[in-house]
Amino acid sequence: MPSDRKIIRVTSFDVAEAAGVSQSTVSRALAGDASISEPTRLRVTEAARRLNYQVDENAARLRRGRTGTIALVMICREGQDRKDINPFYFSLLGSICAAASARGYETLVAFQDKAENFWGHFQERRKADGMIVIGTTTNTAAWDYFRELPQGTHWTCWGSPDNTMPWVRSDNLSGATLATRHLLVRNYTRIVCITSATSPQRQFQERYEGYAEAMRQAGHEPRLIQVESGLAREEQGRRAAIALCDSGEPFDAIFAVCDEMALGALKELTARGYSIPDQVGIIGFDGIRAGAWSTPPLTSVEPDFQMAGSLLVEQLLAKINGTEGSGRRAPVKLLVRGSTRA
Amino acid sequence: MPSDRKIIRVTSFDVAEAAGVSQSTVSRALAGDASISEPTRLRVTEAARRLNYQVDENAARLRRGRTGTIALVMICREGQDRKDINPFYFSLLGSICAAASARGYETLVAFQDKAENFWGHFQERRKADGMIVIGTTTNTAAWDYFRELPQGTHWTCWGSPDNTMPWVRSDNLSGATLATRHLLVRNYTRIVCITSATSPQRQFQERYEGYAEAMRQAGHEPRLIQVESGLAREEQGRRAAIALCDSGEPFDAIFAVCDEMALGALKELTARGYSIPDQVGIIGFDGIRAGAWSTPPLTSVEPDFQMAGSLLVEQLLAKINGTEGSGRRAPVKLLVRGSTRA
DNA sequence: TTGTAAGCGTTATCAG
DNA sequence: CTGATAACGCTTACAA
Repeated sequence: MPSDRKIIRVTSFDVAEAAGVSQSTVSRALAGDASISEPTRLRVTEAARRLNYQVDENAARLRRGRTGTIALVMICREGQDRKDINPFYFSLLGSICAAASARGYETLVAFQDKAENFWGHFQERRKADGMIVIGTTTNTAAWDYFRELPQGTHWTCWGSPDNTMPWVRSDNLSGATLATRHLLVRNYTRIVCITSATSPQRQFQERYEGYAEAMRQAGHEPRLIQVESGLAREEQGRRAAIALCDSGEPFDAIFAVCDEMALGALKELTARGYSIPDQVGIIGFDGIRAGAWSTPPLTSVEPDFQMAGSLLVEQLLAKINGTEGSGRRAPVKLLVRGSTRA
Repeated sequence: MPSDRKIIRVTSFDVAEAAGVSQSTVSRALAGDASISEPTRLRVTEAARRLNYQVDENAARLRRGRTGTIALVMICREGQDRKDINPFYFSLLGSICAAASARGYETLVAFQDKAENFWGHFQERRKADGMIVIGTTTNTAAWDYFRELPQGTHWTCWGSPDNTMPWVRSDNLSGATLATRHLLVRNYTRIVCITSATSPQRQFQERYEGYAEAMRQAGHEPRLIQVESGLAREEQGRRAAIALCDSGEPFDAIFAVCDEMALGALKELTARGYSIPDQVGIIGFDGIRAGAWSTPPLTSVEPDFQMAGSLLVEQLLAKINGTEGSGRRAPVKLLVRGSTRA
């Protein structure tokens, strides 16, 4: 049953009249200005409550010049169905909204996938005070677009194809080291890394480097299978597994630089009769929820999503306020499930 | 390399000066007003382009009284990690943003999980022209909150615990019928439905009814396993499977009213050595992407997400404009994967 | 077809 | 501590 209150426009002038004060006093009282005496504030808040007054944000923003809003741009593959977006980015979206909200900001969300959609002028239009860009790095046209935004644009992004733009990332080095050592300790020694070395994804490179370093330290030669570009991540993983089997070279574990590749590989190997985790161990990266549903469930390296969201928002707000950002690396932890030996 | 353009505030007044016309002519020319002559329009647009002019949305909105924004509220379980939100809702979120964008609207996204967060006064604050509410029906406090919003609030929601609020839903009856007949045709006869009959989820009830009706039509008695409340969906599914096995009564197929329950049941049955789909067939509802990763991958009933998003946005805009909404049921289709016999 | 001028509902400055 | 009053940058009658 909807309440019997109705929506009627009430201005600060109405409240002023009701409380017997001036309109500017209402504004100050409601904004928590320290110069207002307690009795007046009480009268004002009471009147505001009674009249069901709410500030008109547009008027407030017009006057203030700030919006209290951040824009969140999700870059998709061109023409991609929204349900096929890597769930990792949805988790990130959720954490960003939460982090923004905790700091008193709203989040304007825009999905962009092709040139007609690319748009980053939220500040000029006074729709937002800054912008966070997340989503697939495979849409290079999109990243090229955002790279070229005018100076003074407050923004940051997750991942980032290169170091010319502001970024926040997972602690990929620690994560890859963690993953590789996890395998080594469990007596997997012929560990192959499935990655996209040609992709403009800096994070993947970092993960490979972490793996390679950990391998060398343990006296093993790193080995790499490159995925084909232009395909969905899971298909890339599946084909990499095929290539690996076809190569004839022995292997007993796979470190895939993202969960979707890992799941694709897992599926292929299972289909070929490999027993996971006994015969082959598999570990992914990103800790997506879907990893819990595979057989066996996927062991992975999971970033602290809440921290990731916070770091992005913190860094953006720092840019907006001209201060120093806090950190750029989201901590990671091992998420041990069933695709590696106990 | 960021462009050498900088962000500097340019007003319509500046453009007017540059184009040698009045400020109101600029506004009209840029808004596409028919009364402006082609030569003037050209001069104006050219000047605007050169000066990199962008309308201040706050000023425009203040004047117009409309925002061109819709609010999207995602209801979560209290304290729930954002990454544990049912991926179904994220897909829906994506489609809603797309549908809104296609109609010239922006989307303001808010995640709400507990009383301190509940907030639906986007219209009064002039932050949005209306609101779409999606997310878990298990958070009854949240739905109670939204049910009580003042009259004149433009809003609609997905699912909806009851019929007192405006809603858009899947075509649950067709979906359940489709699912049940799919099983029957494949010679599964002892089909059990796993559902939450006590939950305030109307959609689940409709799905059960569709199943029961299809069973009766085929001369079979419908059979129902109720899940325990208060748990995550997958755990509910798992426990329902346990209860089913413990009951001792024979069964050869399961129709779960949502994919996450289906996946939980699938996991449990596999662990107990049942062979899926030969011995037991399983079918879910919602077509979540994670269903592709289970072994075997989950057969499901998938709603047309794009349509779902469009219907929600259409209906909301209809309310805003005081016209009639188009439809309330998102069409569904069978998504045949591997958890039912070929 | 274009210009003039009146708001939209705030916040912030400046007196008192 | 509070009240006038001037912006904020646009859209839209109303006039010309």
